[in-house]
Amino acid sequence: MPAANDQIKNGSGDRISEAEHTVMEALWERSPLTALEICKEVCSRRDWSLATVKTLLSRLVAKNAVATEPDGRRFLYTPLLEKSDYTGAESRRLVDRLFGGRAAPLFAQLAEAEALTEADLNEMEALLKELRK
Amino acid sequence: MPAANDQIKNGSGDRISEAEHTVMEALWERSPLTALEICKEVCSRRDWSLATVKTLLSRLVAKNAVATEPDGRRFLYTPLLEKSDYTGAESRRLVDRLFGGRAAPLFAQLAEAEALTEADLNEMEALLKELRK
DNA sequence: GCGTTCAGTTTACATCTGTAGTCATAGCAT
DNA sequence: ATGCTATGACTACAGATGTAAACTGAACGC
Repeated sequence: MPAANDQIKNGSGDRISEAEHTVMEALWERSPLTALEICKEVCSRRDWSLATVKTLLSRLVAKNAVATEPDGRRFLYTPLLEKSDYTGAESRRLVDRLFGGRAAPLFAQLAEAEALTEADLNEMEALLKELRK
Repeated sequence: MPAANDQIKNGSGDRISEAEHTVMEALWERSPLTALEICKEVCSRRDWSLATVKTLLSRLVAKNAVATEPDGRRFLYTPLLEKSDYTGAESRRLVDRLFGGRAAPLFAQLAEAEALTEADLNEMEALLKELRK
């Protein structure tokens, strides 16, 4: 195989931490945004200062998870990492780590913890039917 | 309410880290075990030294996740935190954090990532039927 | 009894994370 | 032109985590 693909998978090198994920959520919701705008979205909810958001943004840029585009003196931030890629990878990690890669036990677990709503059941039923087509 | 219950929930105070979880797995598999026995189980798989296992065990004891019982000069370790409690809490955390507490999108995600085996589908179908009884 | 050895305890240390303050600088207003 | 101000970059720092070596005390062999 060519050596070219020891590039880290899917464009994002490192893992996104929990705090960083909060920032990503804001950007997935709407983008591009400035640091201040992001702060407006998340600072109160998480009780953060603007400085914190700035730090998290730098780290996300370093991790190649968001792109910057200059806009006058400031930056506009856009997500590079896609939400579904992130949630997919995280979900998978959990299933692998806790349930040996099997999804059914996870489902059982959530059922036991009463974490499944009626709506969940309906949607999952539909999904199952769909997958079985 | 009496002040007695500001004891941290469910007996386990702090979170269990990923490395610590590996040790817990060994103990959930079979217990009680000595540190050396645990190392036999996990050291090669994770490329750890015995010292590392010892450290993780101390931390788990500090976190009240495992109990020690003296056995001559050494200790026998037994899990205090139950596996289902751990997997339940972790699963829930993920669902809350990534999918706003809804389980259905998680399964959609796993389906999309082709992380659902035929067996998973069967089991989940059965479970759904059961929950719907 | 006395040293060797084994096993838990202490200490170590680099990295990651959460959280934020300080610095420098480029525009903007006057 | 010049100082104010907004904004990214750099610095800080405590706590968690991963990983492990050094220390210490007790049990076991002889």
